[in-house]
Amino acid sequence: MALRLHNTLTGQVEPFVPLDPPHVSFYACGPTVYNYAHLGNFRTFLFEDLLRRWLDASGYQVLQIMNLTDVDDKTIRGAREAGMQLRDYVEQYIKAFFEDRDYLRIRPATVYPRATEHIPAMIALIDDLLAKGIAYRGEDGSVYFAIDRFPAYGKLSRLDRRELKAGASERVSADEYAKEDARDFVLWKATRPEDEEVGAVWDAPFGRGRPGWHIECSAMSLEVVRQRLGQDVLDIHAGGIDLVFPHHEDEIAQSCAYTGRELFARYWIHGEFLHIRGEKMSKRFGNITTARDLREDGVDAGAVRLLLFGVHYRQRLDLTDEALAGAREGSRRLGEFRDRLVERAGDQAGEDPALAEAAEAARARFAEALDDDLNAPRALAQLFGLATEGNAMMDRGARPGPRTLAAWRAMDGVLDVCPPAARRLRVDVGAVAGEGELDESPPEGPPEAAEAWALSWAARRKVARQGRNFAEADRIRALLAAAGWEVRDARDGSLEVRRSGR
RNA sequence: GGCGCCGUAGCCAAGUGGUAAGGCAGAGGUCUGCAAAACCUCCAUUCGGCGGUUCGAAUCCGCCCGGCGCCUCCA
Repeated sequence: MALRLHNTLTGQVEPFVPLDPPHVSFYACGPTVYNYAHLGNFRTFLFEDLLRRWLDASGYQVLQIMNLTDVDDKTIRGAREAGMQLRDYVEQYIKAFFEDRDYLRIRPATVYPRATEHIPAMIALIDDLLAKGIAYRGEDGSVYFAIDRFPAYGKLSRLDRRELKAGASERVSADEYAKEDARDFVLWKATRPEDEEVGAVWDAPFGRGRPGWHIECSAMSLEVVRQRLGQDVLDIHAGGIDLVFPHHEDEIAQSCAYTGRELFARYWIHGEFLHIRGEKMSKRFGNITTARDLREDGVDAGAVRLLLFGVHYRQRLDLTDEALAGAREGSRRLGEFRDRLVERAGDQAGEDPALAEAAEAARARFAEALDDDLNAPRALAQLFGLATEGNAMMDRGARPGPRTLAAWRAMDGVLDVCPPAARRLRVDVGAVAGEGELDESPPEGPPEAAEAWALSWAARRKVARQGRNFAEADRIRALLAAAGWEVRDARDGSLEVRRSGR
């Protein structure tokens, strides 16, 4: 059993073998911090999180690099419009990105290099390409990469020649008069007044300017893997499917021309897009949902993860309210099962062997699914399968123990699709309600006060039920529900109030 | 104009030659004062349509219909 991944470079699912096990270098194209990232962006970051967690779980030592594009056309335009310096402008979105990442429980990358902090590496790379004659200075003072001096160009995207859309060709050639060939791409952009305005300028031997987008990733990734692993080839390079061309194609051209290696990254992994109601989610279409939108709607990240992992990463996913509602319910059920396992778990001696075996069997199938090109939907089915099976066993009195819990955690530790544990309070069979006045709405202040309040009402409800005063019992259940506490009567006469963690 | 992807139950979705995983919703049942939670049972003889290849196809081939993406910034 070993990990197999789909490699865009070969178009095939192939065994994953890192260059220098157990080390794995894993570069993921990060956000351009000119705005809040939307759920489509996060679909990619979540699939990368899955890959990262599964590599970790498989015993690899992962150096995960995620860059922050903090200088490019969009960030400069945004800063200008906001009347801010580039540095200050991007800072707010970097902060927001990390908040969203934490909300979605995306494991932090090892390093987050910022483009503006690696300008010298970019300059050195461009200098080298100029010296090799692969790059040239255009009439406008910018530096371009000459595609026809790099024969392997187009290998990743399998575009032998770019067929320009009829009608678009005129515009393109008019815009790009400075280049020798319309397909050449920019490495270094000569300074314009608006760049000076926001502080997006650097001096280089080949002129004052700023880096092109593609060079940023090449320079940063190479610099980090060199420093940390002493290598100049990446094991994995991941990103959204849209980056295959031209971004990744251009990265390969620059990097390989620079290092002299045949490969820049050995495995290119690309995630499909998120659509919303049938269309691609894009800021341009105005149909975006951000992570913070969901958070404000009270959607737990577990449900979001469940929703996104319910579709294979190389398959398009259409987001609908109905799909989200389904994911929330599924996440709740898994969380319920997880809570039940944890609460009932005893020691090794008391553990039901059949339950433990079921859990371990599920875990084995889970691993098989993820090893098969990260088939998360199939992996997810194991969680649900175990929930059904395990609940049935526990209904019959089986007790979980360390083996069951370990298997469960191994699975949910990778997918992380459950809501947080519910806060639950138990009112025992013998408990008697306190007398006196009790407000019908929960008290302000510390959680302990709210809990004491809920417990008091729960105790009164218990007394009411024992006295077969069901109208009163139902009234109390309703007022607890209004305050976010759910009442559950157990068979033994005890009762439980729980505050949903969702 | 060129390249490519997808179409599986009400909804989401796995499955790429051996006879349809899983989830959500729904129906019935067990439990409950009633609920909730949980469990049990049911819920696609069929995989957009039509042909073809094959002992056998959701899976391969052809045509058609429908949806979407890329070729320009894009996760």
